[in-house]
Amino acid sequence: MPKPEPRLAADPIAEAHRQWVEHGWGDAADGMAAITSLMRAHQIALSRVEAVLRPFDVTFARYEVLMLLYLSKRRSLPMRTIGSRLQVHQTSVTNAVDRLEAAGLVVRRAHPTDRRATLVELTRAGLALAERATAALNEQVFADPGLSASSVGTLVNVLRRMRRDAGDF
Amino acid sequence: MPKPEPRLAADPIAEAHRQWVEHGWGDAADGMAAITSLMRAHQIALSRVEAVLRPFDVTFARYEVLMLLYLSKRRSLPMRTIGSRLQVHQTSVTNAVDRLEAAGLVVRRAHPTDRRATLVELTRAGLALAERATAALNEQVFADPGLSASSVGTLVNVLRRMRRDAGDF
DNA sequence: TCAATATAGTAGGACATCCGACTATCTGAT
DNA sequence: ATCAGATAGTCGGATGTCCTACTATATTGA
Repeated sequence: MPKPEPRLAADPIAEAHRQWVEHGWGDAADGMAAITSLMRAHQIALSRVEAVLRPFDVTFARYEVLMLLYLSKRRSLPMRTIGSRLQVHQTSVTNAVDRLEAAGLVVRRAHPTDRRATLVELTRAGLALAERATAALNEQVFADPGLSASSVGTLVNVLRRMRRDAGDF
Repeated sequence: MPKPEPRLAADPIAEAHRQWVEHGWGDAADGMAAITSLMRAHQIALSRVEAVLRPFDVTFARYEVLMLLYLSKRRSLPMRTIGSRLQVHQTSVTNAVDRLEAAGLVVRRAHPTDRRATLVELTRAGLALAERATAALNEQVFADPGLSASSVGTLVNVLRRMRRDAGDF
């Protein structure tokens, strides 16, 4: 006799929402579900992206740095600018650039006019890797992000306001 | 004369989308924007949540474990179940429970019938903290998650399908 | 009954993120 | 011109997540 298919539990977030209401927290239940959904969706998306990037020996954090440089006019930016654009702490930039530099994908250069600052410049290898990794990501994740085309648009619109309210732009 | 307000840059994700199209990656631009928006929105939400939880000396990861126990019938669950419900790796559960136990919020107990398994049980202190932290989160974050009520619903619906496709339920 | 396989947890390591502290350098106000 | 305050980066530490072992215990099938 075949083992009975393991019955998948109900949507855990819907379940949590129900419990929130039961506990008298109904006015916060929707918000809890929204935030929790965001956390889980992020985890899913990050996992897919990291899987595609793994063969290139870069993480998404480092890929983002590479692309920021790739898309910049001079293929070079100050550390500080990288942190601001990516909305991460300076020390995270230091960490990412350390690893990218060790892999030969970027180099640190002196800033011509501000001796406090450090410019990060994409190397030829970094440029090549940025292009190949982007091709892979575009094909394997971004072209089909796991949402319908209309949902993609809706999601971006909803989150744009959240980002604006948080001061991103 | 007041220092001129620092001109906020344009939406960085819209900017990235434009560059994607320029580089001939138009078919992946929307997906890139969606995934990137998700990453940033997660960062914003997590930051707000952690700020509220900090006074309670728990992180969101540990709070989730506490609430899972709090909402369970016996206020106790096997480690493995916690990992499955929260969709995180076993070792992450070990880590969170280690810290919760050190703080006196949970205790590990022997499983009555399976000697491989360990039950995690909420202590009285853990229960009290779960309630106080939830009250704070409900009031300060979930009741006003930074989105309109309709956006909240839309977001949850869009992400539900993404989670279902990923095999969450 | 017993060996092969599966499952529960833990240990150690790699990464990423944030925070606070510290150095070097730049800017602006007196 | 100087000195106080702001800014750029780095360092060390705490935390979370995942991965790969490795141990102990259950389950299953011959």
